[in-house]
Amino acid sequence: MARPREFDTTEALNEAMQVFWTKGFEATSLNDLIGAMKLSKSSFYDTFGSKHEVFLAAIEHYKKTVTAQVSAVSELDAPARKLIGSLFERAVERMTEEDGRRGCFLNNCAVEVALHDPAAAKLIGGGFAIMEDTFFALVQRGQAEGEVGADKDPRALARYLTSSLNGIMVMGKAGPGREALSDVARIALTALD
Amino acid sequence: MARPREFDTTEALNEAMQVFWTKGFEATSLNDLIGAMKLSKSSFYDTFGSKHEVFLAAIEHYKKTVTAQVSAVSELDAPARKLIGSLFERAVERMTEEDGRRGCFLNNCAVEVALHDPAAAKLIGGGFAIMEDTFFALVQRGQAEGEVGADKDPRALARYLTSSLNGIMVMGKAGPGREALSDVARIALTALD
DNA sequence: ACAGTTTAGGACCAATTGGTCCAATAAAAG
DNA sequence: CTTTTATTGGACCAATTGGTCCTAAACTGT
Repeated sequence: MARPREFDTTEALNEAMQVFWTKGFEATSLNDLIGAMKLSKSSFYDTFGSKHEVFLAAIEHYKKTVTAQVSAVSELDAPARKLIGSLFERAVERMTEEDGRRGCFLNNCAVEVALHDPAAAKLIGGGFAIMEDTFFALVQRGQAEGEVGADKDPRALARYLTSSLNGIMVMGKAGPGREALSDVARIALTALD
Repeated sequence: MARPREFDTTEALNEAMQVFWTKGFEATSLNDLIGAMKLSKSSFYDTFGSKHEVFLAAIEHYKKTVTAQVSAVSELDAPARKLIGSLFERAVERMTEEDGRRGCFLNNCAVEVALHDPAAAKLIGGGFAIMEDTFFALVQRGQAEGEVGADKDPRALARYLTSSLNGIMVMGKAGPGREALSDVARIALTALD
């Protein structure tokens, strides 16, 4: 029965991430995981050690994924301010799609486990830092381009944008209309003026 | 061994809420609950029916609690804008205290269960609506008092404030410095100008 | 003193939890 | 063709899960 497939560790990790993302850490069982990752229980423990280790690895994986996506966006040849706006727009849109209400994985993890899982908390903090740095770079570019108030503290603005984005995704969980979330995003962006 | 104590249902509910608040729904076990609520398993099921029902009741209880607290604040004899500011300040402060990092119970519930638990989602949505309405009233008062831009849409502002407060509490979970959260709060409030 | 009502304790339940271990098997390497 | 190396399914584990149920005991009203 053993058919040694060349199997992709990071693909399995991606699958694990998806499950954790939609169900949360506690609600995800071993069977959920090995089902999604398409490996046997034995291989699971051989390769990854424990549920918790996979969880941490999934967080890391998410960070890589999002970092790649976001840095792709932030290097687009468009005014930084517009890029920031489109990041918010996309968040609003995803939170109003039926299957997008999972929100942000980091976000979910922060809320569910950060308080009791120091190792995870550290990774999550790092993830937020990446978001913050991305916004920081965009804000500075925006200031250079004259579309973001030059008098503002870019670090503080970056923190603010990170927090605002998180806020939208949390609110979105309760399923308000797209209109409500759009209101929030629109006002949030006025802080850049 | 049974010593029929006149026991306070809402007090027990409060205790249950505390546990759910700090551990989350999934991570809270029956034993955790009956321990905190100080009643036996049999009484637990007699009185409350199931873990899930207690959970829903705990959310309701939280709404009542917070509604009371917040409406107390919002009826203080101070400029509305100042009251809004103090609500944010308090959130920042609590998220930087060691034992306050539980954040907002509604918030936590929204993230952990809203996607899979429609009954809870409804209650949570109602909770957010209460927050929104509170801010709505304060914003209108602020506009009447001339400290909040009269040109702004008060409903949109109320939504925005709700979302921002949530954002702060989620970010706070990862344990950034008080400074970072203060930055966020300060900038968030400039939307009122 | 007695009956009725609450409450508690704890036995019991099937299902599931995360986790270990091993024999079987299929591919790769020689 | 044989040995080595991966990988597997599944038996097995103790502990815990949410939940039911019955008996005993303590209080309350009469």
